Amino acid sequence: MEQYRQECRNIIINIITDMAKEKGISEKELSFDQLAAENPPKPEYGDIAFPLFPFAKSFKDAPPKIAAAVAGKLAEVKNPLIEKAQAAGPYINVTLLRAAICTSVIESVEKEQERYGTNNHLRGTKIMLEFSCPNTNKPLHLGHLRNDSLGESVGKILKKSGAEVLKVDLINDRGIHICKSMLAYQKFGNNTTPESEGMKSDHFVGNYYVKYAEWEKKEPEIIEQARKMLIDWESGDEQVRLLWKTMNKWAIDGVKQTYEATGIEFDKYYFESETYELGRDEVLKGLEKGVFFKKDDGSIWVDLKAYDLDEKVLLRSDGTSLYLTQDIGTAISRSKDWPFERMIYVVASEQNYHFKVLFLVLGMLGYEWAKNCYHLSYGMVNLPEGKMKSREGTVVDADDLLAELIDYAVKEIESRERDDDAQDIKTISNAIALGALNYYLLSASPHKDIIFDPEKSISFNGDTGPYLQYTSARISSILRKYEERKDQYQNGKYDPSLLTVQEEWDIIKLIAGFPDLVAKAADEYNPSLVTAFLFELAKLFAKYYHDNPVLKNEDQNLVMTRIALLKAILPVLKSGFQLVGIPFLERM
RNA sequence: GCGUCCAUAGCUCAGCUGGAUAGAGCAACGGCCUUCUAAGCCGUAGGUCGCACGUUCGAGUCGUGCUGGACGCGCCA
Repeated sequence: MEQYRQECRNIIINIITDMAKEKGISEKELSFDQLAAENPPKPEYGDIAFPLFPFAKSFKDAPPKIAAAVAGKLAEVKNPLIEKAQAAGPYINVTLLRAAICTSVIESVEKEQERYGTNNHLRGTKIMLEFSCPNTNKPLHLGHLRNDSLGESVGKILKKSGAEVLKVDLINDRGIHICKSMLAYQKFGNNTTPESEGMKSDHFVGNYYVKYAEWEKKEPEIIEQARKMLIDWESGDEQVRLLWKTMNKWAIDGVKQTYEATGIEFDKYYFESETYELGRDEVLKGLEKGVFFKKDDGSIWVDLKAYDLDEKVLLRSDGTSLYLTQDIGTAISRSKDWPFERMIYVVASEQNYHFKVLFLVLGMLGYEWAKNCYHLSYGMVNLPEGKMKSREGTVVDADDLLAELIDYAVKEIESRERDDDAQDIKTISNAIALGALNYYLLSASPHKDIIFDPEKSISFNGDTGPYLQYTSARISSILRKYEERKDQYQNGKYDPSLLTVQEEWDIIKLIAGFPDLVAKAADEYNPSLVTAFLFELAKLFAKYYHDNPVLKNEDQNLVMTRIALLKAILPVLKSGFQLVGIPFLERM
């Protein structure tokens, strides 16, 4: 679509330039950079609108008069794109010639199929993308689901825009919080295992973290035991390491099961237990170079007052690492492993300050690429009752939520009594649950806080993933019926001049803009542009096919033409679905 | 106290580089299944775009101030 806009815009620029010459106005006075190509508010106005306010000054004339003059000249221009151009007040509205554009759009989708939307916006750019980053002391919760959903989707959008993407996860497998669940297991575990208890392994570990919290409430002094365990861990105590390995494996295995269930994949895993020492070395090097400074108690600090921030500790007085220390190490080892042109961290907004500091520190250590690091900050996920609080047990567990969604989908399917169409209830309800979840989590702008209402997310009416799946299943159904009765239409021929319904044209224009939209979503790291696009396309189609039969037409040419349109819509939906994690369903 | 972000219909959210009467979905009310899946379609109602100034021919959109909210400012992660 953008190409058509640009072409029309150039024609108008030429006309205005000529008009200015006649009036002896110099070209410098014309503010073409302000000439916008917009969408008219109503379809009857045409397809592209140009407000002419910016030229009022140089022409010393009213915008409506200028518009009328330009429209007059535009009418004389012969262009295969333009059907007509009219002045409406201060605007020039251009109506495009439909048939050629329809054919061109339909042909490019036919050629590219589900690859449609692929663009060269970021061609060849190496982008490392970090997301999820679970702790190994408890299972994933709703907050992780937003993170995972966003990371996975942004990765796909970047790839579709030509980038080379490496998705990495950082397993937070080290620290005092890990020792807490280990301690509780030592005390209460009785050598049970996830297998012996028949429990998903990360939930099993999580239970001991909860048990620890209860325990500490009664006996606050046990925190000392946890601290000692961390020291033992750092010094490599065999027993502690063994228990750590065992429980880590349980936690990670369980998390990976959730990844698989939700369609999350990584190219590479990093473990904090393997990178935190490198961070410490880097900080010490920085100290030698005089970038950082040491306080009397031996702790090492960075002074960020020059950047309007405060001082920040990088290494404890006892020499042990902090969160920031490990992130420094991780970042550096990554740039060595896979030299990237961009590094994106998908992490909640509560860590905005952390990343500001991290990038500054990396820059101070002399790493040029620090300026190419970006914190994709996303808002908190709250519940209708308020904030999720682990202490109050209001944290929504990821696996539980998914199970709840699937359960609801099963009930919905059964209540419809359409088991002929929806044979495999399990697969379909799984797909619906995932579609509902991903669509809900991605349809808000990333940086905004969202309220996750479990009740609403599993409602399948309106602006939801299941609605999109339903619409695409309907298209599939029509195409299936067409294939079955193909013989009846063998005399029909595709004829773009038959695409006269407004919705048909709106659909074509929408589809034409999809590659640009994907590129923009890649620029903004914003999947909600894609979800909004999909909803608009699905809604347009739903309205269209409700009023306009595809197969039930006397005119076989019309049937063939509309089938061609449907064959262009479906791959675009599928393509968009892939980008935002909505499973496509042939039937539902 | 300081910093970052947010504020649009009863609720959840869109609103592209400022441009023609501010848009969806849900909830409410009223229609539409002998017709390609009613998880659908159509219609009605609902808004001083938090408040006040300012910039501009033009502000939901940009700037300043204020109010309200979220998050952060740990030798936690």
